Amino acid sequence: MNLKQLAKELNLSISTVSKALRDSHEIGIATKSTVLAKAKELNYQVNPFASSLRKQKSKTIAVVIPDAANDFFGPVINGIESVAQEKGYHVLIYLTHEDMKKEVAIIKLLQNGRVDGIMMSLSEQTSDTAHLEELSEMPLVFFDRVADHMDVPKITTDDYNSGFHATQHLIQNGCKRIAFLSISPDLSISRMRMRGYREALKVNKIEHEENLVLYLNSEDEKTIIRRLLKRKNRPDGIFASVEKLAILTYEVCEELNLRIPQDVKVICFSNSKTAALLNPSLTTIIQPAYEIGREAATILFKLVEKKRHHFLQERTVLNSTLIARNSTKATRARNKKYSK
Amino acid sequence: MNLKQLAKELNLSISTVSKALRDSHEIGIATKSTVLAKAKELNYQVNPFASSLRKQKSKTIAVVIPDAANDFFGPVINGIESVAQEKGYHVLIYLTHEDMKKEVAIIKLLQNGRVDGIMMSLSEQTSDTAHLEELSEMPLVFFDRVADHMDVPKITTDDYNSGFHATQHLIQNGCKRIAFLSISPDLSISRMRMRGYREALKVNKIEHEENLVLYLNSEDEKTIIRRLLKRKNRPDGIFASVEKLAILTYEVCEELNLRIPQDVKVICFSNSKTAALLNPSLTTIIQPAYEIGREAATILFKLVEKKRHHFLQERTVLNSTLIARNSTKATRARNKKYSK
DNA sequence: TTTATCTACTACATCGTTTTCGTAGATTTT
DNA sequence: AAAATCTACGAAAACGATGTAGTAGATAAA
Repeated sequence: MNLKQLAKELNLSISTVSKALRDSHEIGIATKSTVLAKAKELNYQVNPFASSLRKQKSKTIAVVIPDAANDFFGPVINGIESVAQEKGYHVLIYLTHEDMKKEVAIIKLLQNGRVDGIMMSLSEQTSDTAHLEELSEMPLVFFDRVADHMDVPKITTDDYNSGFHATQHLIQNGCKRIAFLSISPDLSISRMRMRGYREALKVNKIEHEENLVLYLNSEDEKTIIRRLLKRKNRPDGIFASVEKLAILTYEVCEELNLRIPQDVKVICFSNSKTAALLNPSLTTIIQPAYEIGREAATILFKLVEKKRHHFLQERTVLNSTLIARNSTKATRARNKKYSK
Repeated sequence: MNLKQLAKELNLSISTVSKALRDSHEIGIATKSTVLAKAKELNYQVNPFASSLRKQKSKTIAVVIPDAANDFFGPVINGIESVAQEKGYHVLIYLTHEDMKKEVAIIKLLQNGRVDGIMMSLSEQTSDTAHLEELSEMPLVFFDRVADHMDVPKITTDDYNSGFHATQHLIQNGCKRIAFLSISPDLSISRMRMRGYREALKVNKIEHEENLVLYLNSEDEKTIIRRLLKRKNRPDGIFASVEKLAILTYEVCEELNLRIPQDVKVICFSNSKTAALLNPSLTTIIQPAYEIGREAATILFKLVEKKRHHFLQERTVLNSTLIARNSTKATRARNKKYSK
């Protein structure tokens, strides 16, 4: 069912029907209502491709993220989709699987006008952003893992503060040697959290040891954590920048008979719904993932609809929440127990 | 950059350029290579809307699911997207948020040709499927939460068997009164798992008690679970059909000072990565979510591309895996302890 | 009455590709 | 040499919706 058929049914011209459907002032009120009625009766729907071709806009946005099976990105998608649904937009999803080559390919694909705007979170491999600079005309919004130097809106959490407080929390509960685990030194979130970590060490007059900072981007993450916890002077606190690394830490601790929190305290960024039920319950920094999605989408739609142009340098920072649980509980006994 | 401009640059006709780009035999080999070179140089990309309009296909599929922030649907999205990326398809995502009205609206939206096919998992509210029957011409594939009576391909796990084995597992570990918790009696997964549950009771000559079967689709799920576990003759085993309900059960048990597994054993369908680290570690039935996504996408693309119609009744069943952990461990002492 | 202004509609070009149909010129077949 | 067949390209008609530029006919202003 298209305009032509509908027009024939109504003995009207195509233009009249088209205008009636979009409630143009050029069309008489009587005509409008008959057109509307007939359109509903015949279940007419605008052909999106014809419309997009003519209007040069797609009513579609792209979400480019590393992974969908993730306690952070899942709710972000929910947030984005909920705003898109309200606004009548469609959401295309593309996954980089943390692979920069895929990210580049996806961005290239998106240059042909298929979408009106892009929201993205960088892959952990993404070191340079040449592929993104080429998008000059395309509305673009970053969230969480942002490219700091680019002049586009960014929605993040207060990673520096969170990194600071997480470290501070470990120190206050008795940690002296705190390891920082993250996935890639190139990521904005790693850098900011790391700076917060170092600042907290500095404020507390704890010397910063380079070999307590580990970036695990290979497949043998577990081996590296195992090696870390087997060191003679192993850390008494682990600050994991992503949930996955905290879970691995738990597994390794069990394997090595290290007790959490007595031997090692663990804190991490996590949106896991089961953090409170872990053994021991895990102290987490929760990011407002759903709200990040909504906020990022809202800003993108403003850009797309050209309501305002001075969004370009805007940076929106939402607050994370530290929830203290047993994995970082202060322990009285200085029961130093090394792996045997 | 479009065909017209490209043709002018090359002093060729639009048709020639178009054909050259898609490697038509009508075009001379020399011409082809100059066209290709120029296209690359000027970064020409086919306009997707013009192409879709003309060819009447979109190279896009829709994924309609209840929720993205979910340990099952997350990996499913990964699976679908990976196949789509291989095949050069685009993936639109729509969330029903378990709301049938939204599901109906989304399906209606998708009738205008925006996508070449739909993959979906029903919302828990979805009782009738009139909105889906109207899609007669549109390739459609169900996964996990399927509409049994519809003649379209369905990809599921062996829910009946899993329900049977889960129940059997509880019985073998000493449970006498097993509650079955699920979200909606309308869902295929609920029905199949429930049948497996009843069959296991029957085989083990345990009487089936209607009031041990609870469908929690309201917001006060926790209250209902609390009430269940406060009953005089409360169940000694809980079989939760979805992860969320097991987590709530854990929370309620902690609240009521009920010990898992001594007082209540818990098993559930879950793809949580932290199941092994819970306190106690949670016995789960893991569904091969990523593979379900890949399989469903693969079948949908066959439908979309080959126009093969004998896929229509195909049902693909993948195996789930039961991983026994401490939450269902047999306990010797008949230490009956009621909440006070 | 003449002219200007509205009202309600239609014709048509356009968006960028794809594809069918043609055709000039070269080559092969009879 | 005439006829048939190829080769390599171009013209033009879709695909369906939108918006500009008209235009009858009615009403209002001069």
